[in-house]
Amino acid sequence: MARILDVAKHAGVSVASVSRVLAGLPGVSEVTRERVMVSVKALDYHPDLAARRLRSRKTDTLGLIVSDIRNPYFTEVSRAIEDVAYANGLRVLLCNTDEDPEKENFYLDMMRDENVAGVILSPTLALLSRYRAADYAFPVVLVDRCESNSDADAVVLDNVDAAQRLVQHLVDNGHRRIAFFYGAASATGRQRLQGYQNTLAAAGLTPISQALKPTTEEARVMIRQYLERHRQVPDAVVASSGLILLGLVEGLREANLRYPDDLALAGFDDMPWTRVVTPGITVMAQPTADIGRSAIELLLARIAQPAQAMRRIVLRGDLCIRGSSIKPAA
Amino acid sequence: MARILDVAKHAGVSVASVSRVLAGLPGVSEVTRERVMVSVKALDYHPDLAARRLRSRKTDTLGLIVSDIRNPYFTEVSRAIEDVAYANGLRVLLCNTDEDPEKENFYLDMMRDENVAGVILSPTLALLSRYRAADYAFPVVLVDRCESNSDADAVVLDNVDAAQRLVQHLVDNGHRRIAFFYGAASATGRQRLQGYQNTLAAAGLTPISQALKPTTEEARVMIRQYLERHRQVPDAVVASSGLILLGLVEGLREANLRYPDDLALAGFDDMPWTRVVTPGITVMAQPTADIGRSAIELLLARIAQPAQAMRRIVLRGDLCIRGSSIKPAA
DNA sequence: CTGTTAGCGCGTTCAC
DNA sequence: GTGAACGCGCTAACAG
Repeated sequence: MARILDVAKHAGVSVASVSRVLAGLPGVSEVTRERVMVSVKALDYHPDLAARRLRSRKTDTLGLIVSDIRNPYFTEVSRAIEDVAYANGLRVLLCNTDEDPEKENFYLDMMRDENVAGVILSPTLALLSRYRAADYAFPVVLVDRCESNSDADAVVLDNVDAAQRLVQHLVDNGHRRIAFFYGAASATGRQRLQGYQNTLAAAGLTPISQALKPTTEEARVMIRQYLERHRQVPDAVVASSGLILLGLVEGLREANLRYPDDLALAGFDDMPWTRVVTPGITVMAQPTADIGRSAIELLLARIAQPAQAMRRIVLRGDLCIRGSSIKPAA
Repeated sequence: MARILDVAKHAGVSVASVSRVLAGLPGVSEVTRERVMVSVKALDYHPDLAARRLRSRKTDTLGLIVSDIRNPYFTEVSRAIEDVAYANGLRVLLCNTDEDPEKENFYLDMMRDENVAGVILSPTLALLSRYRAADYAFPVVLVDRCESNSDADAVVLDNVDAAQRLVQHLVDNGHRRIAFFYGAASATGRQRLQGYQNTLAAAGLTPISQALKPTTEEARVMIRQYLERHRQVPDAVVASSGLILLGLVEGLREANLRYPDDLALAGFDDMPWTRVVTPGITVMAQPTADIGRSAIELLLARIAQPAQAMRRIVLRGDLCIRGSSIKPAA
């Protein structure tokens, strides 16, 4: 591999001049700039990033720490982040925590060791409860999860509002006994529970909520258990996430219950399959591309302006009404 | 930040001893090892990776270049790769190419600049046709796509066999006019087309194949166009990928055609929704976790043994028969 | 078993 | 406008 010294010799200038040209700094005559560029091409010179990073103490690398990249929500958010990173010549380090605080901690340590420019993180509940931006050597933008009072840069859905509108839609369609299956391990699940409770209280209805591990399999099992233990089937069931929603659909199917005939169904996240099942499923869609793009833009802004005040970007969900929530005329 | 010299001073030893202890090298007395460890804790010392990489000329970083992380296939493969990387203390750099050779080239260049230990790549067709492992400064393992004659480390499905078994299943169930919608932009799509053609030829049937851009939207549009242009609806339609399959389902639904009553349906990739629609959709499932795990293990083996012969790991698909492919009794 | 020291390749003063 | 020289923090070769 050609080094900067090789280029300098080839061009008949000093390494300092080469460095200046490469960095686009002023104070170099047009002639030498030209000669350097020619030599760079000729030798197929590529700066050594390790050396450059050691010297400059910067990395052009971002960390992306999500709980599970298989969750379509994070998949789409990641995609948007990667797009913007590409456009800015940044690298993205991908990490999965599995909602495991230990793994999360490991990766956060790794980010410090890597000396990343910044991190986009969907924190576990354990971390979020004691999260302080000042604890990290790098800027952090929280995604998907954030306490409403926390001092952090974050991009989140307006979860309370979104849940309220989704549940209100069910109330408006005449459903009274509305059950809520939510992921208890995240701030998001709890905020959506709050919205659900608000709406039910306002309507004078009794809440029926079921906390669970936010996985498809868990939701499938829990809905079946619920149906076995209670003689009266609810009018409607709402899932606090797309993964849980999928589990509910599987469980209801196994229990030979049909929607919307036997009970109505609704949930979060506009996953592709919610459109192709018959009838389609009513969901609160999250603007995942916007969330991802906003997150990395917020991070880049923070990197450029380390001192500016913390910002929370709250996005509005989009209610997609389909057949699953409309009570049959009968 | 504490440097290695600080630790050395604190422990009353030389930097060399500290370096040896940190690297776990032999030739250090138990006493000094102990003292060093204590000082490392006391100073909260973390080695500077940039310096270490500059000196050692290694990075402990892998590149993962896929065409689109939103495709559940790549999502699951990525997840498996990330898991193994975590277990081995490796970092993963994530990149999306969008099937764009220019982006692919950009990222491959980036990998060289990053001096990664190795790369896992799902190549564009443009690259695959001229791919030579020797062209890269780092080991590469191809995933999902590989010509059968190419000199490369690779992990792929046995596409020809998988397509044959899937199509044979349709033939066995009495379908005669079987259409095949496939992604023409990838080697994978073409290999599956080959399997489809083999089976139809063996059964004495006439192939009806439709090449398309391998996206859901494109598939939705193409199936509708096809149905408008041809008076006779096929007995069955097969998709060469999960994304295309989803588009077909959407298109058929818009055209008010029902499966399996009006025509049978089958495809690749066991996506979650293929189980929850009614009836379920018959698919050739790919062992995505195995594919990802095999890919990174193959890469690590190659890194450890740069000279060993190229290996292609060919995995077998798993035929999941569901209601969509069974001709109704009527 | 331990310490001294020479670079790894680059960016950046500071003289000229 | 240009170049010589130092040092970022670490590893490894060598001397003891």
